[in-house]
Amino acid sequence: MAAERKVSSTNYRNQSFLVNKCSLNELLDLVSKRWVSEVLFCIEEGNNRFKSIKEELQFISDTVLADRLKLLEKYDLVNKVTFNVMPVRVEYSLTENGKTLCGLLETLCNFSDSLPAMNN
Amino acid sequence: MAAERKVSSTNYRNQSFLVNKCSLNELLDLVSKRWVSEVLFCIEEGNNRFKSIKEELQFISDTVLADRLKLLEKYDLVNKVTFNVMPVRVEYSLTENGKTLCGLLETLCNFSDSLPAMNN
DNA sequence: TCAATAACTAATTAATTACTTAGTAATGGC
DNA sequence: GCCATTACTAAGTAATTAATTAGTTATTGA
Repeated sequence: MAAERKVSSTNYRNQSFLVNKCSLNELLDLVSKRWVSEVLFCIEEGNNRFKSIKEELQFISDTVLADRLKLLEKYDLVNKVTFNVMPVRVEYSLTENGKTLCGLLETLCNFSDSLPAMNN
Repeated sequence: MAAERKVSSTNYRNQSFLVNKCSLNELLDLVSKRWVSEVLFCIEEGNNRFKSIKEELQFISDTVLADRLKLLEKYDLVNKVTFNVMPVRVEYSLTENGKTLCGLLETLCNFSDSLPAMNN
């Protein structure tokens, strides 16, 4: 299991300060975690199984993918449906919030594409 | 000085993979660094001096603020003008790109405010 | 001459995040 | 009975990011 955050650190205090100041900081913290935006786009494109997302994203590990899906579910951006068959079948899809976020991220993406200083 | 990134790590390889796949990942990496979005908003609101940004953001350290301003300048989001007086006078302002980004971040912020799972 | 000032940089340490390896459940097919 | 399968979890290590401490420049005011 992941180590607990150390709540007495200034690192933690600063992050809390920022999140309290503006929820954008919490959202940015989430979507900028490695692979998160790509997992979202992957599901948007119809990859609704753990395995197909994993194949699509080539280098992502089981551990990280599981963690990111759980986070996205927690924030109500992704829905998870488990079927009681063997081997287990689980399907992921975007919630309404997830779809909205994808749209916003696409706008951001167009902006970053237009920035000469990005990606060179 | 900051330690060099270890280019032989899978950590590095994965980040490169993501940045190559989509420049959004590079932008997210930048704006999600701690304090970056707040520094941007701070300048947008007219705090154009190192010191006034620092006071506004209460817990930010000199080191981090200097680093963030340098990054924002590098990506052409912030302009820096130095006056040759003593003590040194430096003024920061948003570039056109910086203003556009602020607008996009505000939209994202409204979204995160609307998400029940954020901030509680 | 000594402290204060603005806007930093360098080096070190602390904290966090990402990755690796190994292992789980329950069932079908060989 | 043994292996394969899907979708995971747990524990440990590597890598990265953030914070801390100390110091810099050049000048003014006390």
